[in-house]
Amino acid sequence: LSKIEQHALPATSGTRLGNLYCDPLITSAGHRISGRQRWTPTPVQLQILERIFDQGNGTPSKQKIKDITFELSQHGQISETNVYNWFQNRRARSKRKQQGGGAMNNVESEVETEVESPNEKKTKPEDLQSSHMPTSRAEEGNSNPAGSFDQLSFYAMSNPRMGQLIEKMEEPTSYHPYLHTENYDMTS
Amino acid sequence: LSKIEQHALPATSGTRLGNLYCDPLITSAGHRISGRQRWTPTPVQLQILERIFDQGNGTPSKQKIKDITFELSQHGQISETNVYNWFQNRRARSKRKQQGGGAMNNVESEVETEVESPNEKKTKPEDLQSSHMPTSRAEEGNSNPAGSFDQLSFYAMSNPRMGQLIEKMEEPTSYHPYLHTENYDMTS
DNA sequence: GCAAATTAATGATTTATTCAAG
DNA sequence: CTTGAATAAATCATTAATTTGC
Repeated sequence: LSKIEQHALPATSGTRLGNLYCDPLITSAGHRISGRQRWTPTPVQLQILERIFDQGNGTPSKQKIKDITFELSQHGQISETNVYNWFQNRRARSKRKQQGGGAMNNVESEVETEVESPNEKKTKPEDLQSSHMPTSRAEEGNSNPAGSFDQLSFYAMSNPRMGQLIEKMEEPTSYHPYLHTENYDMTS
Repeated sequence: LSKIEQHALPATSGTRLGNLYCDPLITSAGHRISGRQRWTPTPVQLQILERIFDQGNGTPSKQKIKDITFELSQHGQISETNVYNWFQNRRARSKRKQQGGGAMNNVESEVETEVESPNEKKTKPEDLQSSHMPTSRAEEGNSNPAGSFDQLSFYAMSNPRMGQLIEKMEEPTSYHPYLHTENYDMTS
Protein backbone atom coordinates (compact mmCIF):
# COMPACT_ATOMS: atom_id res chain seq x y z
CA LEU A 1 0.00 0.00 0.00
CA SER A 2 0.80 3.46 -0.31
CA LYS A 3 0.82 4.24 3.24
CA ILE A 4 4.25 5.17 4.08
CA GLU A 5 3.97 7.27 7.04
CA GLN A 6 6.96 8.79 8.48
CA HIS A 7 7.01 7.05 11.71
CA ALA A 8 9.25 8.37 14.22
CA LEU A 9 9.48 11.68 12.69
CA PRO A 10 8.66 13.90 15.55
CA ALA A 11 8.67 17.54 15.10
CA THR A 12 10.74 17.15 12.13
CA SER A 13 9.80 19.55 9.59
CA GLY A 14 9.84 16.80 7.16
CA THR A 15 13.35 17.42 6.35
CA ARG A 16 14.67 14.03 6.53
CA LEU A 17 12.96 12.32 3.75
CA GLY A 18 11.64 15.11 1.73
CA ASN A 19 14.76 17.02 1.68
CA LEU A 20 17.01 14.40 0.44
CA TYR A 21 20.16 15.34 2.01
CA CYS A 22 22.15 13.62 -0.59
CA ASP A 23 24.85 11.44 0.63
CA PRO A 24 25.50 12.41 4.13
CA LEU A 25 28.81 12.06 5.67
CA ILE A 26 31.13 11.19 3.03
CA THR A 27 30.16 14.08 0.93
CA SER A 28 32.58 15.82 -1.21
CA ALA A 29 36.07 14.96 -0.41
CA GLY A 30 35.20 12.09 1.75
CA HIS A 31 37.69 12.85 4.40
CA ARG A 32 35.08 13.22 6.91
CA ILE A 33 35.29 9.62 7.50
CA SER A 34 36.55 9.58 10.93
CA GLY A 35 34.15 7.42 12.65
CA ARG A 36 30.97 5.95 11.66
CA GLN A 37 29.89 4.28 14.64
CA ARG A 38 26.38 3.54 14.26
CA TRP A 39 24.68 2.84 11.09
CA THR A 40 22.27 5.37 9.84
CA PRO A 41 19.76 4.15 7.41
CA THR A 42 19.43 6.13 4.30
CA PRO A 43 15.99 7.32 3.41
CA VAL A 44 15.65 4.64 0.87
CA GLN A 45 16.72 1.94 3.22
CA LEU A 46 14.40 3.20 5.83
CA GLN A 47 11.56 3.23 3.43
CA ILE A 48 12.15 -0.31 2.44
CA LEU A 49 12.48 -1.41 5.99
CA GLU A 50 9.29 0.20 6.99
CA ARG A 51 7.46 -1.25 4.13
CA ILE A 52 8.57 -4.68 5.05
CA PHE A 53 7.73 -4.05 8.61
CA ASP A 54 4.31 -2.93 7.70
CA GLN A 55 3.70 -6.06 5.81
CA GLY A 56 3.38 -7.56 9.18
CA ASN A 57 5.15 -10.72 8.48
CA GLY A 58 6.69 -10.57 11.82
CA THR A 59 10.31 -11.03 12.40
CA PRO A 60 12.02 -11.84 9.21
CA SER A 61 14.39 -14.34 10.58
CA LYS A 62 17.50 -15.41 8.97
CA GLN A 63 17.08 -15.93 5.36
CA LYS A 64 14.71 -13.09 5.16
CA ILE A 65 17.12 -10.86 6.91
CA LYS A 66 19.80 -11.84 4.56
CA ASP A 67 17.67 -11.06 1.65
CA ILE A 68 16.64 -7.74 3.02
CA THR A 69 20.17 -6.93 3.86
CA PHE A 70 21.18 -7.66 0.38
CA GLU A 71 18.58 -5.43 -1.04
CA LEU A 72 19.37 -2.64 1.28
CA SER A 73 23.02 -2.97 0.61
CA GLN A 74 22.24 -1.75 -2.83
CA HIS A 75 21.35 1.53 -1.33
CA GLY A 76 24.05 1.95 1.18
CA GLN A 77 26.18 0.18 3.62
CA ILE A 78 24.38 -2.14 5.90
CA SER A 79 24.73 -5.43 7.60
CA GLU A 80 22.46 -8.17 8.73
CA THR A 81 22.99 -7.09 12.24
CA ASN A 82 21.74 -3.67 11.42
CA VAL A 83 18.64 -5.08 9.89
CA TYR A 84 18.04 -7.38 12.75
CA ASN A 85 18.47 -4.65 15.26
CA TRP A 86 16.28 -2.39 13.34
CA PHE A 87 13.43 -4.81 13.41
CA GLN A 88 13.94 -5.53 17.01
CA ASN A 89 13.90 -1.91 17.93
CA ARG A 90 11.07 -1.20 15.67
CA ARG A 91 8.84 -3.73 17.17
CA ALA A 92 9.70 -2.87 20.70
CA ARG A 93 9.24 0.75 20.06
CA SER A 94 5.90 0.31 18.43
CA LYS A 95 4.60 -1.80 21.18
CA ARG A 96 5.70 0.54 23.82
CA LYS A 97 4.29 3.47 22.05
CA GLN A 98 0.93 1.92 22.07
CA GLN A 99 0.54 0.76 25.58
CA GLY A 100 2.63 3.33 27.30
CA GLY A 101 1.37 6.67 26.27
CA GLY A 102 -1.86 6.33 28.09
CA ALA A 103 -4.54 7.89 26.02
CA MET A 104 -2.41 9.08 23.32
CA ASN A 105 -4.23 11.70 21.48
CA ASN A 106 -3.12 11.14 18.10
CA VAL A 107 -4.47 14.24 16.70
CA GLU A 108 -1.56 15.61 14.96
CA SER A 109 0.53 13.83 12.54
CA GLU A 110 2.43 12.05 15.10
CA VAL A 111 0.53 8.96 14.86
CA GLU A 112 2.39 5.96 13.84
CA THR A 113 0.07 3.61 15.36
CA GLU A 114 1.54 0.75 13.69
CA VAL A 115 2.09 -1.65 16.41
CA GLU A 116 3.34 -4.82 15.07
CA SER A 117 1.34 -7.16 13.04
CA PRO A 118 -2.29 -7.76 13.57
CA ASN A 119 -1.64 -11.36 14.07
CA GLU A 120 0.75 -10.81 16.81
CA LYS A 121 1.86 -14.22 16.37
CA LYS A 122 5.19 -14.39 17.87
CA THR A 123 6.33 -16.13 14.83
CA LYS A 124 9.16 -18.05 15.94
CA PRO A 125 11.85 -17.75 13.41
CA GLU A 126 12.37 -21.36 13.71
CA ASP A 127 10.74 -22.11 10.50
CA LEU A 128 13.28 -23.83 8.56
CA GLN A 129 16.46 -22.30 8.00
CA SER A 130 17.89 -25.38 6.66
CA SER A 131 21.07 -24.66 8.26
CA HIS A 132 23.57 -26.03 6.03
CA MET A 133 26.53 -24.13 6.61
CA PRO A 134 29.17 -25.69 4.60
CA THR A 135 31.30 -24.36 7.21
CA SER A 136 34.78 -25.15 6.94
CA ARG A 137 34.92 -27.91 9.30
CA ALA A 138 38.58 -27.84 9.29
CA GLU A 139 39.15 -28.04 12.89
CA GLU A 140 42.78 -28.18 12.80
CA GLY A 141 43.99 -26.68 9.67
CA ASN A 142 41.38 -24.11 9.46
CA SER A 143 43.28 -21.08 8.63
CA ASN A 144 40.33 -18.97 8.40
CA PRO A 145 41.22 -15.42 7.73
CA ALA A 146 38.42 -14.25 9.84
CA GLY A 147 38.45 -10.68 8.94
CA SER A 148 35.83 -9.79 11.35
CA PHE A 149 34.69 -6.42 10.46
CA ASP A 150 31.64 -4.97 9.35
CA GLN A 151 30.18 -1.71 8.51
CA LEU A 152 32.77 -0.40 6.31
CA SER A 153 30.76 2.54 5.76
CA PHE A 154 33.02 4.83 4.13
CA TYR A 155 34.72 2.90 1.54
CA ALA A 156 31.54 1.63 0.34
CA MET A 157 30.52 5.12 -0.15
CA SER A 158 33.61 6.37 -1.70
CA ASN A 159 33.67 3.53 -4.06
CA PRO A 160 30.46 2.72 -5.74
CA ARG A 161 31.57 -0.75 -6.46
CA MET A 162 32.22 -1.40 -2.93
CA GLY A 163 28.73 -2.38 -2.36
CA GLN A 164 29.30 -5.44 -4.34
CA LEU A 165 32.17 -6.45 -2.25
CA ILE A 166 30.25 -5.97 0.82
CA GLU A 167 27.51 -8.05 -0.43
CA LYS A 168 29.96 -10.71 -1.04
CA MET A 169 31.09 -10.53 2.44
CA GLU A 170 27.93 -11.85 3.86
CA GLU A 171 27.08 -14.14 1.12
CA PRO A 172 29.64 -16.80 1.09
CA THR A 173 29.61 -18.07 4.50
CA SER A 174 26.17 -18.79 5.46
CA TYR A 175 27.05 -18.70 8.97
CA HIS A 176 24.06 -17.78 10.80
CA PRO A 177 22.03 -15.23 12.40
CA TYR A 178 22.42 -11.65 11.97
CA LEU A 179 23.00 -11.07 15.50
CA HIS A 180 25.77 -9.04 16.61
CA THR A 181 28.25 -11.57 15.82
CA GLU A 182 29.37 -9.55 12.98
CA ASN A 183 31.05 -6.50 14.13
CA TYR A 184 32.83 -7.53 17.10
CA ASP A 185 36.39 -6.77 17.24
CA MET A 186 39.12 -9.12 17.67
CA THR A 187 41.65 -6.72 18.69
CA SER A 188 42.93 -6.28 22.11
CA LEU B 1 8.76 -4.51 37.89
CA SER B 2 7.02 -7.51 37.29
CA LYS B 3 7.33 -9.92 34.68
CA ILE B 4 5.97 -9.20 31.40
CA GLU B 5 3.42 -11.41 30.14
CA GLN B 6 4.77 -14.63 29.09
CA HIS B 7 4.90 -15.10 25.49
CA ALA B 8 2.17 -17.22 24.51
CA LEU B 9 4.42 -19.16 22.44
CA PRO B 10 2.42 -20.91 19.91
CA ALA B 11 3.59 -24.05 21.35
CA THR B 12 4.37 -25.22 18.02
CA SER B 13 6.35 -27.78 19.67
CA GLY B 14 7.60 -30.63 17.78
CA THR B 15 7.41 -29.65 14.24
CA ARG B 16 10.31 -27.58 14.71
CA LEU B 17 12.87 -29.95 13.72
CA GLY B 18 10.81 -32.67 12.40
CA ASN B 19 12.68 -33.60 9.38
CA LEU B 20 14.21 -30.39 8.47
CA TYR B 21 17.08 -30.69 10.67
CA CYS B 22 17.84 -34.05 9.47
CA ASP B 23 21.26 -32.95 8.86
CA PRO B 24 22.78 -36.28 8.78
CA LEU B 25 26.00 -35.02 9.81
CA ILE B 26 26.16 -37.97 11.72
CA THR B 27 29.55 -38.09 12.24
CA SER B 28 31.96 -40.10 10.92
CA ALA B 29 33.47 -40.49 14.18
CA GLY B 30 30.45 -41.77 15.83
CA HIS B 31 29.80 -38.86 18.03
CA ARG B 32 26.28 -37.88 18.16
CA ILE B 33 26.43 -34.82 16.19
CA SER B 34 23.09 -34.37 14.86
CA GLY B 35 23.43 -30.90 13.73
CA ARG B 36 21.17 -29.21 16.08
CA GLN B 37 22.39 -30.41 19.32
CA ARG B 38 23.09 -28.10 21.99
CA TRP B 39 26.60 -27.89 22.98
CA THR B 40 27.53 -29.85 25.99
CA PRO B 41 30.68 -28.91 27.65
CA THR B 42 33.00 -31.70 28.33
CA PRO B 43 34.16 -32.09 31.86
CA VAL B 44 37.43 -30.57 31.02
CA GLN B 45 35.88 -27.64 29.31
CA LEU B 46 33.55 -27.12 32.15
CA GLN B 47 36.33 -27.20 34.58
CA ILE B 48 38.25 -24.61 32.71
CA LEU B 49 35.25 -22.42 32.36
CA GLU B 50 34.44 -22.55 35.97
CA ARG B 51 37.93 -21.84 36.96
CA ILE B 52 37.97 -18.79 34.82
CA PHE B 53 34.66 -17.78 36.15
CA ASP B 54 35.83 -18.15 39.65
CA GLN B 55 38.74 -15.95 38.98
CA GLY B 56 36.19 -13.30 39.12
CA ASN B 57 37.37 -11.38 36.19
CA GLY B 58 33.86 -10.90 35.16
CA THR B 59 32.75 -11.18 31.66
CA PRO B 60 35.66 -11.89 29.47
CA SER B 61 34.33 -10.35 26.37
CA LYS B 62 36.04 -10.34 23.11
CA GLN B 63 39.60 -11.26 23.04
CA LYS B 64 39.28 -13.12 26.22
CA ILE B 65 36.45 -15.11 24.86
CA LYS B 66 38.38 -15.90 21.81
CA ASP B 67 41.27 -17.05 23.81
CA ILE B 68 39.14 -19.17 26.02
CA THR B 69 37.37 -20.59 23.07
CA PHE B 70 40.61 -21.51 21.54
CA GLU B 71 41.75 -23.25 24.61
CA LEU B 72 38.54 -25.10 25.02
CA SER B 73 38.50 -26.08 21.44
CA GLN B 74 41.43 -28.21 22.26
CA HIS B 75 39.17 -30.30 24.32
CA GLY B 76 36.17 -30.50 22.16
CA GLN B 77 34.02 -28.65 19.79
CA ILE B 78 33.05 -25.26 20.92
CA SER B 79 32.46 -21.81 19.65
CA GLU B 80 32.77 -18.35 20.96
CA THR B 81 29.07 -18.16 21.15
CA ASN B 82 29.02 -21.11 23.44
CA VAL B 83 31.52 -19.55 25.69
CA TYR B 84 29.73 -16.29 25.69
CA ASN B 85 26.44 -17.90 26.49
CA TRP B 86 27.96 -19.94 29.16
CA PHE B 87 29.27 -16.95 30.97
CA GLN B 88 26.06 -15.14 30.55
CA ASN B 89 24.06 -17.95 31.97
CA ARG B 90 26.54 -18.57 34.66
CA ARG B 91 26.42 -15.09 35.92
CA ALA B 92 22.69 -14.87 35.72
CA ARG B 93 22.28 -18.12 37.46
CA SER B 94 24.59 -17.21 40.27
CA LYS B 95 22.85 -13.99 40.82
CA ARG B 96 19.49 -15.55 40.82
CA LYS B 97 20.56 -18.23 43.13
CA GLN B 98 21.69 -15.69 45.54
CA GLN B 99 18.75 -13.44 45.71
CA GLY B 100 15.91 -15.73 45.05
CA GLY B 101 17.30 -18.72 46.76
CA GLY B 102 16.05 -17.80 50.13
CA ALA B 103 17.48 -15.21 52.38
CA MET B 104 17.11 -11.79 51.10
CA ASN B 105 19.66 -10.53 53.43
CA ASN B 106 22.28 -8.89 51.56
CA VAL B 107 25.11 -10.26 53.41
CA GLU B 108 28.62 -9.74 52.57
CA SER B 109 28.98 -12.61 50.38
CA GLU B 110 32.12 -12.66 48.57
CA VAL B 111 30.14 -13.93 45.76
CA GLU B 112 30.78 -12.73 42.39
CA THR B 113 27.84 -10.52 42.33
CA GLU B 114 29.35 -7.62 40.74
CA VAL B 115 32.70 -8.59 39.84
CA GLU B 116 33.19 -7.36 36.41
CA SER B 117 36.56 -6.70 35.22
CA PRO B 118 38.88 -4.97 37.51
CA ASN B 119 40.36 -2.84 34.87
CA GLU B 120 37.36 -1.84 33.00
CA LYS B 121 33.83 -1.43 33.84
CA LYS B 122 31.93 -3.81 31.79
CA THR B 123 33.79 -2.91 28.75
CA LYS B 124 31.71 0.08 28.53
CA PRO B 125 34.23 2.75 28.77
CA GLU B 126 33.77 5.93 27.02
CA ASP B 127 37.10 5.49 25.51
CA LEU B 128 36.19 5.07 22.00
CA GLN B 129 34.71 2.46 19.99
CA SER B 130 35.18 3.05 16.46
CA SER B 131 35.49 -0.37 15.25
CA HIS B 132 34.01 -0.69 11.99
CA MET B 133 36.88 -1.01 9.84
CA PRO B 134 38.29 -4.12 8.71
CA THR B 135 41.79 -3.85 9.58
CA SER B 136 43.53 -4.32 6.41
CA ARG B 137 46.43 -5.50 8.28
CA ALA B 138 44.98 -8.67 9.36
CA GLU B 139 46.12 -9.51 12.74
CA GLU B 140 49.35 -11.09 12.26
CA GLY B 141 49.66 -14.29 14.02
CA ASN B 142 46.04 -14.61 13.85
CA SER B 143 46.02 -18.25 14.14
CA ASN B 144 42.42 -18.68 13.95
CA PRO B 145 41.72 -21.77 15.81
CA ALA B 146 38.96 -23.84 14.69
CA GLY B 147 36.87 -20.83 14.54
CA SER B 148 34.60 -22.22 12.02
CA PHE B 149 31.62 -20.15 12.61
CA ASP B 150 30.56 -16.64 13.05
CA GLN B 151 31.59 -13.86 10.92
CA LEU B 152 34.30 -14.50 8.63
CA SER B 153 34.67 -11.56 6.61
CA PHE B 154 37.47 -12.03 4.40
CA TYR B 155 37.20 -9.09 2.24
CA ALA B 156 40.13 -8.77 0.10
CA MET B 157 40.44 -5.12 0.54
CA SER B 158 43.36 -4.54 -1.59
CA ASN B 159 42.63 -0.99 -2.26
CA PRO B 160 45.54 1.09 -1.24
CA ARG B 161 43.27 3.99 -0.95
CA MET B 162 41.78 2.31 1.94
CA GLY B 163 44.62 3.01 4.17
CA GLN B 164 44.11 6.65 3.58
CA LEU B 165 40.57 6.48 4.49
CA ILE B 166 41.12 4.56 7.54
CA GLU B 167 42.68 7.18 9.50
CA LYS B 168 41.25 6.09 12.69
CA MET B 169 41.76 2.57 13.47
CA GLU B 170 42.14 3.09 17.10
CA GLU B 171 41.21 0.32 19.30
CA PRO B 172 37.86 -0.99 19.05
CA THR B 173 37.38 -1.68 22.57
CA SER B 174 34.64 -3.94 23.10
CA TYR B 175 31.55 -4.21 21.30
CA HIS B 176 29.20 -6.80 20.82
CA PRO B 177 28.13 -9.98 22.27
CA TYR B 178 28.37 -13.16 20.49
CA LEU B 179 24.82 -13.71 19.90
CA HIS B 180 23.04 -16.82 19.63
CA THR B 181 24.30 -19.11 17.11
CA GLU B 182 21.50 -20.72 15.40
CA ASN B 183 23.33 -23.68 14.37
CA TYR B 184 26.84 -24.39 14.04
CA ASP B 185 28.32 -27.50 12.99
CA MET B 186 29.48 -29.63 15.67
CA THR B 187 31.75 -31.86 14.03
CA SER B 188 33.92 -32.98 16.68
C1' DG C 1 24.01 32.81 8.49
C1' DC C 2 26.93 29.63 10.79
C1' DA C 3 28.37 27.00 14.91
C1' DA C 4 28.29 25.43 19.59
C1' DA C 5 24.97 23.70 22.93
C1' DT C 6 20.61 21.14 23.76
C1' DT C 7 17.17 17.94 22.98
C1' DA C 8 14.94 14.07 20.84
C1' DA C 9 15.42 9.86 18.30
C1' DT C 10 17.27 5.62 17.72
C1' DG C 11 21.00 2.21 16.74
C1' DA C 12 23.53 -0.98 19.62
C1' DT C 13 24.45 -3.67 23.90
C1' DT C 14 23.21 -5.61 28.23
C1' DT C 15 20.06 -7.90 31.26
C1' DA C 16 16.17 -10.60 32.38
C1' DT C 17 12.91 -14.22 31.12
C1' DT C 18 11.59 -18.22 28.82
C1' DC C 19 12.03 -22.46 26.05
C1' DA C 20 13.48 -26.89 25.54
C1' DA C 21 17.34 -30.60 25.15
C1' DG C 22 19.86 -33.92 27.89
C1' DC D 1 16.00 -30.79 37.15
C1' DT D 2 19.90 -28.72 35.03
C1' DT D 3 21.35 -25.59 31.79
C1' DG D 4 22.46 -24.24 26.92
C1' DA D 5 20.13 -21.36 23.75
C1' DA D 6 16.81 -17.81 22.03
C1' DT D 7 13.73 -13.77 22.69
C1' DA D 8 12.19 -9.67 24.42
C1' DA D 9 12.68 -5.77 27.54
C1' DA D 10 15.60 -2.40 29.40
C1' DT D 11 19.36 0.45 29.11
C1' DC D 12 23.13 2.82 27.11
C1' DA D 13 25.53 5.76 23.83
C1' DT D 14 25.77 8.39 19.77
C1' DT D 15 23.97 10.64 16.09
C1' DA D 16 20.38 13.81 13.83
C1' DA D 17 17.50 17.45 14.48
C1' DT D 18 16.42 21.73 16.82
C1' DT D 19 17.47 25.66 19.41
C1' DT D 20 20.19 29.50 20.81
C1' DG D 21 23.95 32.92 20.67
C1' DC D 22 26.95 35.43 18.11
